[in-house]
Amino acid sequence: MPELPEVETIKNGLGICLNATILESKVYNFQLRYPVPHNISELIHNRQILEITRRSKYLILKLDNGFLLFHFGMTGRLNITQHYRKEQHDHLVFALDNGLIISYNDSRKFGAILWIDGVLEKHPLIKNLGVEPFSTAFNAEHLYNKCLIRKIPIKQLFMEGKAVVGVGNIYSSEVLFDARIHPTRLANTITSKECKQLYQSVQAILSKAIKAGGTTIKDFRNHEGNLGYFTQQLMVYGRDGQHCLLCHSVIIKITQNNRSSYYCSKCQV
DNA sequence: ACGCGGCCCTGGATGC
DNA sequence: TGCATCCAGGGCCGCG
Repeated sequence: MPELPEVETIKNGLGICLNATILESKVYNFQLRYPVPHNISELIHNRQILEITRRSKYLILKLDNGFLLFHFGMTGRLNITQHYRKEQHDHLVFALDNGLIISYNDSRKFGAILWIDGVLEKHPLIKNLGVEPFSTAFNAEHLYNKCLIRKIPIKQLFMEGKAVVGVGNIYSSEVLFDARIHPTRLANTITSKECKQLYQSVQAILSKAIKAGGTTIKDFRNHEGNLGYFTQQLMVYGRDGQHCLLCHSVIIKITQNNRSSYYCSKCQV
C-alpha cells in the first residue's frame, strides 16, 4: 500500500497520541518481514511517545528509551480506536494512557515492526536510504548528479529509493507523467532542465497526494479506516486503455522489473 | 553495474 | 459453483 504520502497520512492521524504513554501491549504474530522483537512488549511498556516522525516509508515513534518503527509493506495499516476488537491480521496492539488503542494490521505480512536503540541513522535499514523529497538536500542538481551516473530506466531510479525516497510504484508513474518523461528513458539521458522539472514534479505530486490523504487502490486506509482521495487525481496509474486527460491519446501499461508502469503514448518522451 | 527473476504472504478479481 | 491463474501501493537477495 503505502508510499510516502500514505505513511505521512498515517503519521498525521497519529498526532493525537503524541506525549501519550504506552500501557499494555500484545503481539499476536511475530513473523513479519523481519521477526518482531520477542521482548517488544517489555521494551515499550510505560514508555512515553516523545515524537512521531517519518523517514522514507518508515513511521517512527520516538519513545524515551528508543525508537519503535513501522513499515507497512503493501497492505499494512495502523488503526486507532477507543473500543478494540481483534481483527484478522492484527499483529500488534497497544493501549495508551489517553484511552486510545493502536493496532498494527497487515494481511500480507510484508511490513515490519522494528526496535532501534542508539542512533537511528546508523541502523542498516535506514543508513543507505536516499534523501527526503521535501528536504533541502533534494533539488534539481542532486537529482541530475544521481541520474548522470546511472544507466537504468528513470522509473527504476525512483523505485530504488537511493536518489530520493518515498516515490513508489504509483507516484513514479504520476511524477513521470507530470514531467512528460517516458518511464523507460535511461537516467543518464535526462537533461539538467528535465531534472529541474522532475524535481518539481516529485514535490508537486507528493504534496497533492498528502493533501488528499493518500491514494487508495485496494487496501490503503488511514488510521480511522477512511480512503485516500488522491485516487481521483491519478492521471495515468491504473488508466491503461483510457484516454489521456490532457491530449486524449491512449494510456499504455508496461512492465518494468515486474512492476506496472503507466504512461501517455504522446505526452511523454 | 545492470537486468532479471524469485521470494516473502494473503486475498480479490477474472476466466474456464 | 468450483478451481486455477493472475495481480497487487514494497523490498530484499542472488544469479549471470
